[in-house]
Amino acid sequence: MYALADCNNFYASCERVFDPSLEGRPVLVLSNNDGCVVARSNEAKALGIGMGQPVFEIRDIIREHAVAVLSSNYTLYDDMSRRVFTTLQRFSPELESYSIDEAFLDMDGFGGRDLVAHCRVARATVQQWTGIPISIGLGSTKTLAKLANHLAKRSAKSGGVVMMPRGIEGDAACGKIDVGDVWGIGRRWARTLRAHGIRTALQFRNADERWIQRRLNVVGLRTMLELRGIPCLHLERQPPPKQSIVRSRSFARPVETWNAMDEAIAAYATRAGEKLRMQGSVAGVLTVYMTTNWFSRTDARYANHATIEFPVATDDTITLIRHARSAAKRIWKQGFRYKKAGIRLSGIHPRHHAQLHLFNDTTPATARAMQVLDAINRSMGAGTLHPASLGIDRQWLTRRNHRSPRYTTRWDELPPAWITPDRCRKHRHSPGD
DNA sequence: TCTGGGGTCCTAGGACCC
DNA sequence: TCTGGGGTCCTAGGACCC
Repeated sequence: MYALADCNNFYASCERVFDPSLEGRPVLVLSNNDGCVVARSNEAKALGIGMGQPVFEIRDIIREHAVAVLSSNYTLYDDMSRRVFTTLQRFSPELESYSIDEAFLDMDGFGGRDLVAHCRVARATVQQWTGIPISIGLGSTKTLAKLANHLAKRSAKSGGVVMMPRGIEGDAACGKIDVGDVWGIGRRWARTLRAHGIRTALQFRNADERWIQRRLNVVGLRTMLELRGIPCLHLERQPPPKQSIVRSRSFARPVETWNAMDEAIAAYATRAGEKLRMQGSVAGVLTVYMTTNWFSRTDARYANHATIEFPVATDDTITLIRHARSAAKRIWKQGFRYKKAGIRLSGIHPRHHAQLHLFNDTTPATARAMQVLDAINRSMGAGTLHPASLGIDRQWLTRRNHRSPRYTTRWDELPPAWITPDRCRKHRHSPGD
């Protein structure tokens, strides 16, 4: 048996935990650059605001309904996510963190215990300890747990926990679920299925196996088998190391000079290097890309990418920057207004399996420097120490006009109102606080 | 004026091998 | 007229997820 625990409106809920004035109000959290909606409270959903909708399209709604608008604050969300999962692990230690706001739990080995009751306690505990509301679905496969979670979110009387029913009751439930709401069935496949009369989860589950594999693929087939209660997907306690690492950003303002682009590329290479070292890997291939604004009707369009294969796989930031720069130089064309750029690292493998070069004459002389760099940035905050090539001016920097403080990780960012005498007195003598 | 970021897996087709 | 059989590896593109 699997449980899927899913945080309700996660980013919006995180913001509410630390700013109770957001309670009961429509709340939006925006993408990087404050461009699109990436999270909505229930009140915001009720206003008809769509997921991914550009903010400029809903300016009027925001004004009329006094919608609270926040930039995304991933430092806060990551930390809240960690708290939620840590709490959940008290209720089943076998946990897979599937995304920032979802976790699968293995619910086997609970004997005759009432799992629904157990999950209700889990839900209440997460709410009380972290302030985050969650829903939990239970099913004999991951896909069924997902489906049960879908039901839990929509049923008021479920108390936020639903076990996928079996038999006739299960059929009835599946018959009411749109095939496009099944985990693993996206827009395109849903359209294909509907065109052939398969509109509900029940119809999909009962479809012909060979037909499904032919029209979708084995992934679609697995989804179908999972709906039948045949497990094809298993719990991944340890996330496998990333096979590719991407760092990219849209620019707050168009980038028109090589200097600004160069700084941006160096910054992405730096961040990608950190990610790489964090998982103990080295990368052998680096791709740089840049593009003008695709939405613009007036700007001339240009998009290009360049790939470099390193003689020796590396995790050294300075080396990554050097390669990224030379790749960027190959595709840079003066005269365009660039909107976005990024880099991707691939050819990734564990540092200790790294293939040496036959004529390699470089030694990892900077490995120790990277360790120190990472340690300083970990303890004193990201970006405390960085290569000078990232620049000081940072005109290309992302727009983030409505970001809340990093309440749980950066004391120095808190507004004065937070640091009340009462609070200070309470915490002054508590060790480990 | 204004439109996110970061991933995975599968398949088809081409190039190549004997 | 008529031209085999069995593989691997790589890449681009398309699907999916949050």
